[in-house]
Amino acid sequence: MYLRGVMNQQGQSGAAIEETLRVVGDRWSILLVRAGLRGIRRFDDFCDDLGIARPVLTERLRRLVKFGIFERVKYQDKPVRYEYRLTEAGLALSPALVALVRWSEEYSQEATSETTLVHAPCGTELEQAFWCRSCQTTFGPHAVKGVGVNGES
Amino acid sequence: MYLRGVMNQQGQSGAAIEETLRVVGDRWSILLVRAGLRGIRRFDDFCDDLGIARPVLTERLRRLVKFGIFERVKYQDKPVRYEYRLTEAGLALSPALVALVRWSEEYSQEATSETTLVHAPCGTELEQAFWCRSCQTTFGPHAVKGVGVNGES
DNA sequence: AGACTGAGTTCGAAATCCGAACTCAGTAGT
DNA sequence: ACTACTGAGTTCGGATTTCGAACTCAGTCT
Repeated sequence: MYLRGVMNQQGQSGAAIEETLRVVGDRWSILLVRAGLRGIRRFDDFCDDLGIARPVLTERLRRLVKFGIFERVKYQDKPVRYEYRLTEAGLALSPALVALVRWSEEYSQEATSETTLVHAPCGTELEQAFWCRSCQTTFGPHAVKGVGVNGES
Repeated sequence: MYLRGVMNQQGQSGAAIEETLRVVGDRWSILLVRAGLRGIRRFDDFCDDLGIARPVLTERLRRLVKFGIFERVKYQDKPVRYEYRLTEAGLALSPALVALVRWSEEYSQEATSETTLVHAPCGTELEQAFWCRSCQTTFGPHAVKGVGVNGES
């Protein structure tokens, strides 16, 4: 039992994550963030890269802009053109993205992927951990096993 | 530039995460995992807790079972009844879930949530970090800023 | 003039989502 | 024996989303 939390629904912290999932909880949003991290910024490039339908991309980007994950920036005047850049908040989604990539690598049925995430300075595969700054310790995801907030075995 | 990775599309690691998002990338799946972590196991309880429509819940659980995130376990014979339990793989999604909760707490517009995630032994708010086992160091999400795999500023 | 670029919009068909009501096996109460 | 209840679904029709393909519109290039 290492974690206390991931609280219950109504009112508590549930509200926040539910709203969040209403924003990024679809097949494309996270992928758009990933594309953003890879440097993609233009409408057509998102389109080609992800194979997302144009009307859907339009709607999705609008929503992500509205929620402060991307920003729409004019990058040219003559024919007015806009591109989409990740904001601070958007970049801050990367831990979630990384967690998902890691999970995919480990548990996803298909696609034996080479190691894609490493600690650049030394080249070793990175791990994700929880960190307690007062104890100065890390504790792995596996310790999460016992979660179960409300009196649960 | 701390991360090398989150590779590009087709073929590489992209395939895996795309498949993953096709499974858990919807408004409900992550919420179902969260409910699972909180100890919820029965159909009706998922239903009440999340307010998800029954037919959707049926379909979603079936899919999550198919992809090894939940397992369907008979817990009673007389009237045959099944419940849904998180598998190892399902539990392994918690880092992603935690990352999303953290993000919600920090960036989501609504709901000022109290601290919900703490390191149980000491009670301090936990942080999520990347960990390099050979360097024996943690490096924060913020360092991820520089990602951008393919020649990007 | 004609072709091209980039960021969208418009279209109708197909797939998903929803809530409310129903099913079906067995149990509990009177 | 009749009724009510439980739990895990299924069935229904209507509303919302998604899709690909084709179109728009401003400006540029040749």
